[in-house]
Amino acid sequence: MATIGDVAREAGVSRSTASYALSGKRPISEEVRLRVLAAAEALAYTPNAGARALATSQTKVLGLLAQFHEDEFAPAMMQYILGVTDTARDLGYDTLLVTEADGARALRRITDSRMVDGVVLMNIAQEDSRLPILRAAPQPGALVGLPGDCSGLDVFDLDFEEAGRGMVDHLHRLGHRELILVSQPEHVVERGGAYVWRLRDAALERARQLGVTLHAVYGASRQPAVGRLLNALLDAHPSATGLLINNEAAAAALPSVTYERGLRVPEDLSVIGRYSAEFAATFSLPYSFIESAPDRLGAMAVRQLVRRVESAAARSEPFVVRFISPELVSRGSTAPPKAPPVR
Amino acid sequence: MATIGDVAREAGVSRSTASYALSGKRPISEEVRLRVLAAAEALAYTPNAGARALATSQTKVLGLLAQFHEDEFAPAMMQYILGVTDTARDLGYDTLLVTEADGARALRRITDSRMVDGVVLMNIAQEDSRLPILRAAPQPGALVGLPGDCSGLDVFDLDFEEAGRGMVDHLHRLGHRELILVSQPEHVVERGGAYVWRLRDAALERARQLGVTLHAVYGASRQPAVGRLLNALLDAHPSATGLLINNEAAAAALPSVTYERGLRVPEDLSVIGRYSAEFAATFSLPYSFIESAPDRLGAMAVRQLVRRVESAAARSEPFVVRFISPELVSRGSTAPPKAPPVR
DNA sequence: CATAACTGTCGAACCGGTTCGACGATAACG
DNA sequence: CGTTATCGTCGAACCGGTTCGACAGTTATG
Repeated sequence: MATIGDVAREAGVSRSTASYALSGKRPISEEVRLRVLAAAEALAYTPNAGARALATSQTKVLGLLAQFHEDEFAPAMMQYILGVTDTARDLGYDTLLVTEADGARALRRITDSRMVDGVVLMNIAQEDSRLPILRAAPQPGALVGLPGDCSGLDVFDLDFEEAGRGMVDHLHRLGHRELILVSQPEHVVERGGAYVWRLRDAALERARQLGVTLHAVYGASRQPAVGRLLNALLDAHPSATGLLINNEAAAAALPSVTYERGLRVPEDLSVIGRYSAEFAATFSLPYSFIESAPDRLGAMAVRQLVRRVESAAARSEPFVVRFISPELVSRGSTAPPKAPPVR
Repeated sequence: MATIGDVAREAGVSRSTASYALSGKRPISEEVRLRVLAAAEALAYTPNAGARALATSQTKVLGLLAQFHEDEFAPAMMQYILGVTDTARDLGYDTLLVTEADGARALRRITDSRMVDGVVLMNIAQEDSRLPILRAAPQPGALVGLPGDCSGLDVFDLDFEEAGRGMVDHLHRLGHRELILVSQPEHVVERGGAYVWRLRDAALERARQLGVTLHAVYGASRQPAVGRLLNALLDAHPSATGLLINNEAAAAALPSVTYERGLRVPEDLSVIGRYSAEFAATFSLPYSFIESAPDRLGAMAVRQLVRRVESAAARSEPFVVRFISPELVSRGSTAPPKAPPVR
């Protein structure tokens, strides 16, 4: 494999001249520049990444820490990952994907060893053991997901509070007065998945303000448990006219449940979900939903991260916490309730 | 950040001694060894990955090239990726995930620059433009998927021929004499997805041998097209008693189709799929299926790759093409056909 | 016309590890 | 007791880039 020394020799110049000719960081005569370029081309020269990293302290690699929990919906993760890898590549970076269970140790490994120029963290927990390590690391970091303490980091997330309020508002405007909210399973919450209660608490608060009854429950993550749960809920609250779903598995299971019960959507039951457009397409879900835009979030995180990586000025800017406003994608699964709410 | 020079100074020894004390590659007195270890601990020393890579020509990183096509089923990919990243980590390697559309260029970039010690390729096409590059690369490579030309590479895949034969045999034994096979969409084939016709041609051949009628058709990749297609097929072949599905989207769509048509499985229709257990669980599919074991394939590829990376002897061993034998996971979705086949 | 500024190139140092050869001290050997 | 291994350590070189300072030659400036 050719080194820059080989290129220099082939072009009849010194190593430093070859380097400058290739990088353009100093003026080099047109004639020499072309000779060096030709030599590099002829020898199929590619700089050695390790050597360059050593000399420049830049690896052009970003770390991506993702965690996979058995009980969470793995396919959804793919969208986030693609948002990150594709955007990173556009900006000239490769992506080191780390899925180790012990995220804190993995983070320490890749930052201390200088394998990466920056890190994106996903599956953020309320109290996330990786955050102190990331704050202390020499590389900048960005989070996809909102932790309890955002200090010292750039944070990107869907505005789950607004999503919760939006769902309730929407159905209230149509005349609904009794709703059910199915959240993620309880262990997601126990693990620190704050987005679950952020949406739920905001929805409950808004419902209270509007005088709407809202039954908020934890869901399950798998069939057949989640199907049974949905049936039990509809049995338990026969007068509820609207269903809010912040749980992928429940959304995927709902069509068969309504079908079996002979419920028509939206005539008998209005439904709003919260998931990604990709997810909706994959499962061909017929419900209006609040788009969680995983690819956009991943892309935003990477762009901000790269800004900080590449500019000392950007590195000293104040940290941002940026929420994507929820957008309701209408699929016609909501309508005024059949029986006017006289209660 | 502490370097090995800092550790050496702190321990009062030379840099080389510190290096030997940490690596154990030369005998070092117990006393000095402990001093060095203590110094390293105190300074939170972690070797610089770039410097180590430069000195040893080993990065302890594997490349993983995956391609995402709009019309393929993205969630399934996640399983392969996890199989690779988890196994790599167990063996001491991190994973560089590359999802670039131009896979050949990406492959050249990461191999020429020596960012990785080896490469795993996924989504292998019959004529795959990445293969010549991988063969010429200085790093070893492993494929998950069978290309037209396997020379010079280790290849791992499900035995799709055997899977096709197994499906036909199974239903033939139960007494079925007319079957339908739904494959992936035609453009997957056009793109070089050989596994589609490997399964189909083997199934057709076996059906011919057994005197079974087999209607083999391309499927669609999305709803509602795939649902319409299933309905059209069942309309067109009312006497068919068994359905073989080599198409994730079709498998996911089938329950609602049978439900709407009032078909009972297996009483009115026997069904066998080909997908992963994880997929079956996610969509809670009630069908017997041939397990495609993506995580196992990813793990096998990585293990072989690492063997070649780490041992010169292994590097000169002959290349392997290894097929996982299909395993039928029974979910009770097949039974003898209702009307005995008198035709 | 002397001086300053600029242009284009080179040599040397550096990034942070690993590894080879040498060397003094100690132990084993005949 | 002299010779040879062995042990433990050090200095130096190397991996393959980048970058700083110097310098010769040319052009602009006062």
